[in-house]
Amino acid sequence: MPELPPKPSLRLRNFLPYRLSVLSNTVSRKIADLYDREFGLSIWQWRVMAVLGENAGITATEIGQVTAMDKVAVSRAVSGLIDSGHVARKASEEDGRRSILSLTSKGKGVYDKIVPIALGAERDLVETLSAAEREQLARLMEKLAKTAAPDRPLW
Amino acid sequence: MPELPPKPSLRLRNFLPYRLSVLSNTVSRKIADLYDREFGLSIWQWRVMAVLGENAGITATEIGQVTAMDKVAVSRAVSGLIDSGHVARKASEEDGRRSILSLTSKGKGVYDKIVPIALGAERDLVETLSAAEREQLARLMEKLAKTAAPDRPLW
DNA sequence: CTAATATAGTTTCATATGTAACTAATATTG
DNA sequence: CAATATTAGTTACATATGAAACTATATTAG
Repeated sequence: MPELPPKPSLRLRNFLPYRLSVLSNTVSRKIADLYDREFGLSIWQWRVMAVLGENAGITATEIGQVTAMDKVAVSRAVSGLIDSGHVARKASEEDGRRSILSLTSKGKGVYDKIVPIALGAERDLVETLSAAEREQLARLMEKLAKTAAPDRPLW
Repeated sequence: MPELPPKPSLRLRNFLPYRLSVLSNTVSRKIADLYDREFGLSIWQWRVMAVLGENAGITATEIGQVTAMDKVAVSRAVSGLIDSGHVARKASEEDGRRSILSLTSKGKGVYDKIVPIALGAERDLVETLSAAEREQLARLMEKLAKTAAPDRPLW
């Protein structure tokens, strides 16, 4: 007796976009709490600082490209960071529209404290994965990223 | 000459929480556009419908448990779905606080149309992965989920 | 050189979201 | 059974976010 073709079913818990979203939100929430509790920084502010910590003297637009944030989000994060004294802005000599951004010494201090914390949180998250599994995970996410955004690279 | 211990560095593009977040947002955005464009549904509304499509006569609280949504999000999604005629609500006999929710025939019609679209979008996303890679991905995400939320299961 | 166009970044406005407070019903305790 | 505590769900408020409009500067075209 031939089997009927199974009716296409969608079990949310097996649906990759759903699982990605829930997992990502859970992880992000935890990390955001960490940044916020310890240093009063939002995720967006932290992303900006992370980029400035490695590339001093960059502009807001460049930060947006590296962090996958749109210009409004960058603008808001930067203005908050300037208010809180973590970031300094100076006008560009060549182009009056741009601002050159960098960490203040307070910002550098926070950056140096937060990096190990962030890396520690990441380590906690992947600690049950072997080295091979971590590479595999990176490879698979890379493939998904290419498929999801074929034109521009996600990171 | 012994090497110095490398200064702990955080390259955003290699930082798992960041990559998860960007990938998930990219995927979610695409799918949300799909639901919205075709049927005027938000992601949250779609999640509620997806659950009701498989479990008729469930309550809002139960929906929240299955969809990883908090009760406010469920309440808002449901009220929108009732306004748009996709979902019906009737009072519970045993417990006056609860409502029993189910898809209307309009809701079922949309559900039947959207399921293949959603599954198609998922297929497009994973089409470059082999069957083994898909299983591996599920396994790795499972592990991450367990680590990120040891107490309550994410899905 | 002037007019039109494009770019960097900010501000505005409308909507989404999260937290806490609230309402109504049920369950528990003394 | 009265008083208290819990639970289901909604509402209100404050904040976050995204899209579009806006400002100021720079670039390009005629």
